[in-house]
Amino acid sequence: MTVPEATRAPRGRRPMSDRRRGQQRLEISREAVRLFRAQGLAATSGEQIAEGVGVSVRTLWRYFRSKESCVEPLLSQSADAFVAMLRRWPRERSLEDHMVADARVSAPASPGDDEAALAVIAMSRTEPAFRAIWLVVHERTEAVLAEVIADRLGRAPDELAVRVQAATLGAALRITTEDYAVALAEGVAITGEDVVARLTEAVRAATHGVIGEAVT
Amino acid sequence: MTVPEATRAPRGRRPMSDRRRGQQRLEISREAVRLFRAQGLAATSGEQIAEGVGVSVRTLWRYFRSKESCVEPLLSQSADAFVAMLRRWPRERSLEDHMVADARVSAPASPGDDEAALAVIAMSRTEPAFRAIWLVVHERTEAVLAEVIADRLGRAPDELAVRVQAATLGAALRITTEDYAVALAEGVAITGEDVVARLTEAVRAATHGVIGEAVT
DNA sequence: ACACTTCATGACACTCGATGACACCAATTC
DNA sequence: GAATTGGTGTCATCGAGTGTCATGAAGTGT
Repeated sequence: MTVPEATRAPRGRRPMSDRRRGQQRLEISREAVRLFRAQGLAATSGEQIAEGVGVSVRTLWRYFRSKESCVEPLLSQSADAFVAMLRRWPRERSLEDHMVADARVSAPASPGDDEAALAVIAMSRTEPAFRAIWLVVHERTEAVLAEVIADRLGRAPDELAVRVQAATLGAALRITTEDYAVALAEGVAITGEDVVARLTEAVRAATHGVIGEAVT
Repeated sequence: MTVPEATRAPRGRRPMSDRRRGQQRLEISREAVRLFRAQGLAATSGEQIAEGVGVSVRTLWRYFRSKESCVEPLLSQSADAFVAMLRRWPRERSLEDHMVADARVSAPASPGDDEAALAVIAMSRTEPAFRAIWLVVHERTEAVLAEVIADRLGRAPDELAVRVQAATLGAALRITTEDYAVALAEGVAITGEDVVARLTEAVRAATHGVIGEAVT
């Protein structure tokens, strides 16, 4: 049993806030991806990344456990934005309508970041290390998909059927995203409407219309 | 136009057959996974793996480009066995019946290998490098799924609907496999019938009964 | 039987990603 | 200002992975 101590003010320098730390990681991530896109993964050294950001190499390794994982914050940021969009999906709307409507309201945090993330996804076709990170980041969103689906079907998120539906939907989203990334990398012009249309089609095909429509 | 040369017998020592090379890779894979399970990935060095197999470190790196990828042959072997089972699936049988019947006929190549593969899959929850390899191996089976489904539905394997069904079925299989792997890793006793039952349920949930039943 | 060719493996040196240990500086409390 | 705590830089070192050459095994031609 511990007596509720009067919380003394901490003595020394305060730890970096998670927010600040995340910003720092994101900044490193931007520089790393810039170099990876320009020179490729193998040709980019940790030293270059550190120098580009303006920190020592040792500090770089304190923020990231490997140079490949430097791409993670950028990928996560885009994935989180997508997930947040899904969380705002009202039951009475179809996915297509919601995505179109939502795109008008929510502005992207940093316009170049999404493009950079997609470039990494395109590179992940030939870079196994990138592929590992992308797949893991994407997989984290599957839990959210399960929540969204559970809500729309009126069932529990941990039910096998719901999880399978989430995995299915996730696969459709992943394939669509990768197609988009590749098209972008190859210079094919694609509009926002195209993406929404392809996404809708994939979701419908994957779930037989169980997910994606408005819940009546 | 090339004149059909008399195919002279090749001069020196013949290259190692793919079969032999595959055997060698599999042997290394077994030893690597044994060490990974015992000590973890980080604590296992390439030198240890090489020594355990009885080859030089240099040779190890000729067979595998990274120590993580040493697990690939074991995973592939299990995946291939599963795919082969699916290929033997007669149209007039349900998946459940076929799996039960097939388990009696076909004996596993190496009994410990499947268990080792499942252990790697369980470890892939916390080891991103393993996760990427497992997902890639699994993804390769999706093409076969498409063929099997196309046959049962009487459609072409490259039709969008068939491919999406294959992806869906693949997601169901993956989740079931991972659940099984985790249960095994945690020491929960699971019978073959349990696995078949869960698999059947997952397939039914994923495909809404379109796949899995006997074709009438 | 002997020379010649080709491939697999081992041995050595080397690069570079990554970590541990320690010192230094900045921020904050008493 | 002294004491304390956290972030960062420097140096030494480990270990993964590669380039290169020497050696031996396995084959062919004469």
